[in-house]
Amino acid sequence: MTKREQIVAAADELFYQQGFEHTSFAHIANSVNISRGNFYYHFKSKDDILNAVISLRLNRTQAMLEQWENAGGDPIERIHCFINILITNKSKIMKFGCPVGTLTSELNKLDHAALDAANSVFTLFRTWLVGQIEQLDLSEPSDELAMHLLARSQGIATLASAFNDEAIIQNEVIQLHHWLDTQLEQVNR
Amino acid sequence: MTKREQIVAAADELFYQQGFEHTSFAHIANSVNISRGNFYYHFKSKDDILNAVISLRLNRTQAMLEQWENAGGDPIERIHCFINILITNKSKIMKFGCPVGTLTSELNKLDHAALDAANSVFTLFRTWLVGQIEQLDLSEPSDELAMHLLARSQGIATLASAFNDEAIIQNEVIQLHHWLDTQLEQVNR
DNA sequence: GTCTATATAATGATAGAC
DNA sequence: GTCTATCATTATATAGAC
Repeated sequence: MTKREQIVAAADELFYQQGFEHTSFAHIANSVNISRGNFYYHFKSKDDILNAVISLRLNRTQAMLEQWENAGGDPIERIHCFINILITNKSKIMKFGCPVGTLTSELNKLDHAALDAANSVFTLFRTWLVGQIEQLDLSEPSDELAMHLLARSQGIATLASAFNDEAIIQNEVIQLHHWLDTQLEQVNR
Repeated sequence: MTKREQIVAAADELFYQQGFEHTSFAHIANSVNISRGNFYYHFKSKDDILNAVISLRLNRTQAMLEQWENAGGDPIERIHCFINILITNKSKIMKFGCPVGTLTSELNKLDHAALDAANSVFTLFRTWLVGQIEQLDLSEPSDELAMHLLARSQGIATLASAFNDEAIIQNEVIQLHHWLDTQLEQVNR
């Protein structure tokens, strides 16, 4: 892993845990063991690091979706995989919420130029979900169902973090899996 | 309205629109037309203003819930009122998300001492919802249903803000009203 | 590539005049 | 009560030695 990649990885984690604005070069420097001045050899500004972090998250998400695609299951299983992200990342979500939702929320309030880029991670999930749902031939519009899944996930992450509550994730994930099954039953009879 | 109340009102709005950390005394001063130094006659620190803002939001929320209580409807109508906050505050939610969810998320990342106070607004809604649901005598635990309502609302606000999309609010609010009706039907037959 | 030293601007906060 | 002036700190960012 190059020094640049180490910086991006550290920034990715710190932006998630502490927020973008609150995370200073000093924080990142401390995490990667370089001096503050040395950042500007690798990046031209803090915003430049943010863009690299968003790019990393986009690639990571894309890779995850492709992996699900190549795993050989059907669209239904893949959507269940999406829901289960909440279980997989349970500990961190309870501590820091959803990395996508909290970053877009922060950048939105900062009126930051990178907001669109950050939102594109949401769009990636949205488009992917629409693609999966369309293969199921359900009665309701695929985009509405995709947004429903995204909204439910976001709400669960927000409350799990606010109340530091694991039960809400467990309960709501079960409900969400059940909701998906119900959508299928309504068509298959 | 006293000067102190004007400051709190301006801070309340700015913290919502720009975030707590990003909002400086200069921002608030500009909004209330006083000098930066004069803040410290009314408050001893920025955190002190934050506490006053949270207190204002708590009181405002409490008043809203009591108003619903005194309006003379039944618990079902009151829960529908809760859901409809998303419609009432639609424009602001699309721009800035939910004031409760975004503040608790920010303070959580800042590891701020006022996090518990901010979370108490969530708890106020949660406890109130539990109280309403218990009067309905449903099959599932009241707290889980209350958390479900909170989570759905939060998710809708997050996505409406991220995608700047009014349709998602409209669609999801209809779904949420429908979900509530379904919960009632399951018992009343 | 990495460092130290520094420039520059903004912040929260204080002191004291009026 | 409100102001101006100022302090101390922190932040991003730059310059230049090694």
